[in-house]
Amino acid sequence: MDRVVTSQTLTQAVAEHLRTVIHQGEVGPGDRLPAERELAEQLGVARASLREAIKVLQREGYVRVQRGALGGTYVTELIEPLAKWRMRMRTQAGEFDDIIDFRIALETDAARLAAVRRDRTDLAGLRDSIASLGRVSNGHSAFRLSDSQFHSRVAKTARNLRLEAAIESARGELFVPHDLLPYADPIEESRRDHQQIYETIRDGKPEAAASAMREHIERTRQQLRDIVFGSGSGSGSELEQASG
Amino acid sequence: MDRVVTSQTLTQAVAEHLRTVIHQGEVGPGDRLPAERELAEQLGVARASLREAIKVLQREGYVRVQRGALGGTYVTELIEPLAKWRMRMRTQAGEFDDIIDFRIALETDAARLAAVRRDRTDLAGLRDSIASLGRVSNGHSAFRLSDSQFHSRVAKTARNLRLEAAIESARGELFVPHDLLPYADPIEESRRDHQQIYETIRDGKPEAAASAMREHIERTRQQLRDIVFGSGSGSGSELEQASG
DNA sequence: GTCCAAGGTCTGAACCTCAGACCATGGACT
DNA sequence: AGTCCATGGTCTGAGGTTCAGACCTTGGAC
Repeated sequence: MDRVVTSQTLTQAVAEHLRTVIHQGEVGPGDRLPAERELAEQLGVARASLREAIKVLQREGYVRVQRGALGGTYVTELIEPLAKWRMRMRTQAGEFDDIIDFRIALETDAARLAAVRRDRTDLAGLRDSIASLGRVSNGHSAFRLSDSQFHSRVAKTARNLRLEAAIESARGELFVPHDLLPYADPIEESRRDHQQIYETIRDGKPEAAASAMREHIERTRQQLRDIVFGSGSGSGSELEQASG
Repeated sequence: MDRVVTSQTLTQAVAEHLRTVIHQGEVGPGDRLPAERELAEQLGVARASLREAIKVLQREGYVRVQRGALGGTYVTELIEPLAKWRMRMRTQAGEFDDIIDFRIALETDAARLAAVRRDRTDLAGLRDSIASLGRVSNGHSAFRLSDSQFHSRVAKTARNLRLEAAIESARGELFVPHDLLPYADPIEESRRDHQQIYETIRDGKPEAAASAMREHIERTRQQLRDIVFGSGSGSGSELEQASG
């Protein structure tokens, strides 16, 4: 009988959804979102509401809108949003570890459940995600997409809707273009981790799967920590400039 | 780029909040909620919005509203809501285990973190909750309140806002008046479990704390399963009648 | 120069949310 | 019996949100 209750406008919900889609790499810099009329229908909202959400993302520097024949809503290079995200992680004490620890709680248990509940189809899907991660030779957003897909599939294999939704949401709060990863070969490292998680799930070893997932996310924590708190930006000085 | 986005009206959010408050036993049958004007201010919403939410709860059988000198919003005996909840758990396949498994994921990890991050104040709070659980001799909603409080405190001790919020929300989805617990002495059993969890946290043993919490929730799963799926209702036939 | 898909703008209706005024009820107190 | 008054019940006007749908404008492709 003490807390304050709030709600969210549709516009805010849509903006958040699109932000998550971008953070998770389902669409990346240069990509064009579906036309407004079409996207509005896909999301099940009125065009007006979607447009409001797009204006929000525009102000935040996530997208750029163009009229005319090649018109559409294009994802930017994300320099400004990344700078702001990094600033927020650096400033708000504990925010960064809060998110990572939350992910560990959710995803280790998802891996544990997945090792018990997986079927042939799940395993095939996981193999697919690992394979497509291996195929990504260019340092583009395809890496984040593959990475994201693997984690989503583990979540789905756990057969728990709440867990799946929470994992999706927590992953959407993180946001790091692969280009900034400081390691020599984070893709290969990630691929090895995923392979190991896959094997423990395939072999039906819940505790091993949980451990593997925990170690994987801890490694991610280290990589992200370097990006967020490290002095070097890893990709030049653009980070500090945040052109609008 | 495929899912559907929705939002929630303030009224729905407030109704959900109040439902959670009742489910967790913070207020129980016979209790009176604060006056509308006061509660609206506490929650930070207009009286009109709160009133709408109250109407929803009234229709669902959670509360009964009275005018006049002893007027106010009173929590009912919850017979109808309990019957509906039980029906939902029985009908929607997996819903029940979905919630419990989700709680396990969240709370075992909360216990694990708590064992590392606890300080003197946390430990005192946990001892308090256990003690007040022991003092509850009557079979009233005070049991659920004490129980709820212990779990909340473990969550707080984990020092993770997202984890805490998720645990709160998951616990709010469960809902069982203590009167229906089929065991001879569920309070004593719960007290022992809590005591053990407390000791592992106090001793700084993360893995032991996680195990203890997992076992505790698994025991809860069994008790609730009996109530939800058992043929006997444990407290007479009222369950099946759900007077509106 | 025409075409036309895509963004930009506008309208009217329905609903949500708010602050605040005012009405109706019914035990408690005198 | 009569008054008091906290509490729920009702109403209003303003402002914001959301919707469907019509219509305008832009600018490469052809």
